[in-house]
Amino acid sequence: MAVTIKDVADAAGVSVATVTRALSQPDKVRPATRERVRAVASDLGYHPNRAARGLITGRTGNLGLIVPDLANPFFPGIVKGVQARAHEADHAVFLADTDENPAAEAGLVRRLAKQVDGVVLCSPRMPETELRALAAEIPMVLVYRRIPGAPSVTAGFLDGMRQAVSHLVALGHRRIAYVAGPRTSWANRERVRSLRGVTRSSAFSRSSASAGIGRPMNEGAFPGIGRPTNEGTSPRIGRPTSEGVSVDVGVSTTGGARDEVAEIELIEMGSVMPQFEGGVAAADRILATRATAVIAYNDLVALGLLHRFAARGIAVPEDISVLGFDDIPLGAMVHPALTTVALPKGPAGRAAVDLLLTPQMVNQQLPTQLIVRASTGPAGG
Amino acid sequence: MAVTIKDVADAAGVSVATVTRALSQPDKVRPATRERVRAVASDLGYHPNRAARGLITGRTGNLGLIVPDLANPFFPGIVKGVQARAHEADHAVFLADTDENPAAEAGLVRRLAKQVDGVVLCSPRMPETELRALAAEIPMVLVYRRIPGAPSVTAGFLDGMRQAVSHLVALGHRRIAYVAGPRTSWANRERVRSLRGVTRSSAFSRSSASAGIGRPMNEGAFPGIGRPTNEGTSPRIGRPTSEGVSVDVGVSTTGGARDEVAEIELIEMGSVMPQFEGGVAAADRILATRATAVIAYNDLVALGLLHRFAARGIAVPEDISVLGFDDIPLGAMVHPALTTVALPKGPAGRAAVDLLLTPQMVNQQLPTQLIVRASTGPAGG
DNA sequence: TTGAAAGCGATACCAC
DNA sequence: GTGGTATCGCTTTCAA
Repeated sequence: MAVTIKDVADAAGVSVATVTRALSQPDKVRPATRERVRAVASDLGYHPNRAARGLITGRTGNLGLIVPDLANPFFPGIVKGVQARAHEADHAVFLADTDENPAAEAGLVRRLAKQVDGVVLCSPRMPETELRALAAEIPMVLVYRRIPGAPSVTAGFLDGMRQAVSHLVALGHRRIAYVAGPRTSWANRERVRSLRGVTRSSAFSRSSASAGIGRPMNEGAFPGIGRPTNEGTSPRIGRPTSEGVSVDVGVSTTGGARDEVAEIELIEMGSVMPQFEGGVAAADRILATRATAVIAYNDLVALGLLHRFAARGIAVPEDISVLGFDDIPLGAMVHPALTTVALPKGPAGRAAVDLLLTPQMVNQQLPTQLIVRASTGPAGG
Repeated sequence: MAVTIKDVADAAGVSVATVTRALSQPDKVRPATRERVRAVASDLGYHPNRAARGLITGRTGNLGLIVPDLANPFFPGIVKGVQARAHEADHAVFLADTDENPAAEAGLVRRLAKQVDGVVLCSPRMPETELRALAAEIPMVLVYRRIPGAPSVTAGFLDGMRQAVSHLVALGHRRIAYVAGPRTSWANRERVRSLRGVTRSSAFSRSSASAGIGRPMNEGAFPGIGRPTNEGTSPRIGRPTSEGVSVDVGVSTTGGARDEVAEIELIEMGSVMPQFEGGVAAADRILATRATAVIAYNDLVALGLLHRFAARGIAVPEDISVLGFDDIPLGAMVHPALTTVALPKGPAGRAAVDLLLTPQMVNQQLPTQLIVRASTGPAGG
């Protein structure tokens, strides 16, 4: 059997109370006894049972972390950040991978609830009402999602999108396609909103193309995609205003020409799964739009595009530029290397833990940074 | 405060003992009371506190999982397998990423010890003596490592290596380079041993080249690498025996010609870090050996090779064939797609959990499978 | 400065 | 069948 506090007490010839104090309130014990107890403790290899401690203190020293899919290279970065910060604060981490199944998440959180001091939740798809109910039951920090009533850590999507579009515009691109992620995903909604905001495009100037994984023939598979929603500007019928389709390249942090104003045509492709296969599936349709550049929902989708383009003999960036989101390690390993908007992963994880350890109702927004690599180049080769 | 068993007991008008029984030994309670208690429990949203339960039962319902680096795409697969099986068995999983720091592992295990029923340990580098000490303290299953005294789950490296070499030989390759992983890694030692066994090459017939990340000029950086060890056959000075350097292609499961016997020259490169950068660093030295095919310690290293070859204008597989180990998802996404020896990841994780839940001192060996993709082709273009 | 004892939430044993 | 209670390992009053 494992060594308990009583074993230490007996061996040191003191009471259990003294052992506790010697270990956690050193100044409330005579130096001599303290050292003796500590010696005996480390001698016996005593480690307090945190579960038993938690029972009485109410704090477990554990955190929960829920992610949708560890196989998506975006998440290990977050997990590592959470772990690193948690260990610094002497906390252990329960990890649960929900396999992209939002329905399982609430159950997992509740199962963990009694064993943790709080939960870091990466849940792009759980319905907001459910999320709110959960946040009321247990201390919780959201990562890459924001809802009223819960602290969260996100990134400056709007700024990131601005950097991305400015970069492409500076390279001469005017027809830009966007491959959307899951409609229900918060991150996708934010990206679409940012993109529309940045391009200031009206409903009229925006083309749309529908699509769906596994059923490319069904035009109605994703109703609502490509149609204006109440999130963006209201639709305008008629000619686009000059304001509606212009973007000031000078906003860019990439050093593009200042004060140039360009007309941009944003082509919104349908939703795909946020995975490699999603990109592969969307590639051919993008070519059909004759866009000169494409922004993908995330790097995995972008890699799928690159893969299919390579298979079809389409040169990147000569024939078409490709830009992703996330900055997963993989993006730097492929040829051509992927230009991407880097989202903080480790820092986001660390920040989330901090918010859990020092509860405060804030929505922390981390910076994004465009990383220019070989997959984007001048329009028209 | 959270709802406890006493709350349920009071609300149902029974004792806490009855509540426990109604929930965990249904047949020892009168159906009427059982249903009433259960109704009240779910009404109040009661979930037993597993920490308190563990205190008395001695079983926590939790598992520990320790991996060296989640950012290596090999490990998420294992983690997912462990999680899936653990959740099926109603267990939660503590995850710890040691950041490739073997020294931290023992501490992490001990910190978790009291809160888990056992630990799944992926530790290719921890010294065996330390590992053994740990295994004596807490139920533990090793993944992709084998030591006496602890149950483990590994894969048929020898068979995998045989498939790999047979494949290359069938394609006409006779000069094959191997890029080693960390010298202290169990998996690397096994791969080297398998490779030597398969090629049955003597010390004389084996060339060697030394190397090290960041100090390619230092010939002595990795003493021991490329030299025969007591793991392989003892060195022979003089002409290689025919037995020493031949391999029967017919052994292959890839359908190579039967009964052909070929002479193989194995060129052992030095150790590199088991990462993309390791492969990038080794690429140029491999070209200098004029090997027509190269087997990399793992897929990440292989991807580094591909990357550097592409940058130098070396065509794969026309100029050189590249073969990896692991089958990480990434390998299928690049151009050319990577031929690799697939190691089971999810199944290994599941098997490890099974071994923990049903303790048995076995060393389970899972099958490997060569996956042929575009990065290997006929020798000489 | 130290020890005795209550109590955290749940289970298991022993009466009834 | 059901209830009372000792117990798991630890922390925290409360006395001494």
